[in-house]
Amino acid sequence: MHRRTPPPGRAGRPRSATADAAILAATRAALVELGWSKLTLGDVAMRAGVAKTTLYRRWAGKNELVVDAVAELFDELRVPDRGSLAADIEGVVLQFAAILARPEARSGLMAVVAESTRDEPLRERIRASIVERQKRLVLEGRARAQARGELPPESDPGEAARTVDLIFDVVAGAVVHRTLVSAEPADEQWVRSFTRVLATGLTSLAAPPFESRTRPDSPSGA
Amino acid sequence: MHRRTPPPGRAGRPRSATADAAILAATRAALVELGWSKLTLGDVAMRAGVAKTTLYRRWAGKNELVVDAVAELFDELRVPDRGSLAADIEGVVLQFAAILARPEARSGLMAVVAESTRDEPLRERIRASIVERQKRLVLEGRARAQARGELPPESDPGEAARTVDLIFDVVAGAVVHRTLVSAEPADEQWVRSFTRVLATGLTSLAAPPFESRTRPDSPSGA
DNA sequence: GCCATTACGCTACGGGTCGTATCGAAAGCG
DNA sequence: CGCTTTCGATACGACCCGTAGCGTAATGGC
Repeated sequence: MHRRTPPPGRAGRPRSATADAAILAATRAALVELGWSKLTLGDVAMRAGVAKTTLYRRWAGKNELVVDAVAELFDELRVPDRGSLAADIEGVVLQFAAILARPEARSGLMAVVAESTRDEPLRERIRASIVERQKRLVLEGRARAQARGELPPESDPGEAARTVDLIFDVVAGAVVHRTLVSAEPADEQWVRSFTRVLATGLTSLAAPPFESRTRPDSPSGA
Repeated sequence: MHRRTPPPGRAGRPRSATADAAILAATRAALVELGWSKLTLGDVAMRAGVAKTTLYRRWAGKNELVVDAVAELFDELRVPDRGSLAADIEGVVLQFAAILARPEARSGLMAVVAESTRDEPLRERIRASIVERQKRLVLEGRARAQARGELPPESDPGEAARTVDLIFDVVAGAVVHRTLVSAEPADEQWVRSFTRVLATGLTSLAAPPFESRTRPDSPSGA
């Protein structure tokens, strides 16, 4: 979880797990009060009641610290079984939107993503601790929809993986853009409209073999 | 365009327009070489060949400067008339993806968006100089689709505005998430898959009273 | 229980950036 | 030609960074 991990089996005084939690909580509090740019590690250390040097022993810098602090916000994400693909998507999107409505997530998430464009290890860190967890939800929802018969079972595994990636980018991207760029809440009305478009597009494309979609008078299909 | 605008009608030495272009170009160059976090205004001034004080006379700070520098990248966006809604969306998305593939856009755009979560004037600045320009493309593409008969003419203007906002968040959000978070190129294959899902979802939802194009066995009336 | 080992709190430090103030020179406008 | 405003240059205090050094606290091995 941390960037600077001590060799685990060794002897000596162990690292305080209490300090870890205090530091991450203090980081989120500082994100709320100060935002990303004005957040300083010295301030975080003071809030957490630890020395600044302790912070540098565990994290390489501001980026890594904030990634860990924000990642914990996404722990609560679950896929509620609401009986249909559309309803399931609605549930997940609403949870995702609720997290992004919190100021500590808004301030921190996009900032570290921006930093990650020039820092490959940081990007991998974000992928492993935040993105991958979200993508698992898409896989779970897809499996349920297949079990219900709303989506066909995966034929080509490569094609299936690409589809999951596509859905993930569409869902997460739309919610993020709505809340952070358009700066309007992803409330129930919006989520319902969005879900309807996405679910319709997915099922309409996946259900027919491909050709019968555009031309009702196609000779080859029947 | 600038944050600190001099009273335009007054006398005295006018501001150098050459310096403006040089500063914005230098900002983009610094974004490519250094990224957002390591970009310093002193460095930009040196690259542009102007004094640091000149920079502060025109822009309030790093945020506003980078917004203007990045906004110019989106000037080239156009809606190519390719004959169908799906093809038009594909064209716009490909252009958008091409811009986001440039490092100066990747580094700068998300950073200022992150900053804007705690800076309302900055958010308004981004909206006016970047987002609004993009949204006009959606309106243009929508009008063409209506003229072709692919989309019904707008019935409720409020509902139409909400739909445009939704489409915009989905398109821009998906491309941004694909290129910056998933860090994979929005190439032609991806854009085609994405466009197919979106266009299908839109037409299938908007068109039911039009033609029965989705389900050949659909009972046409009720 | 003693000792090696590691983490911790604290302080101090050089280095860098920030944003501003100041001043003399330059460039338009009437 | 005077008035006005910008420009370049320099200097400045303030802040934060990231690390080093040191004495102390907490473990595990023996």
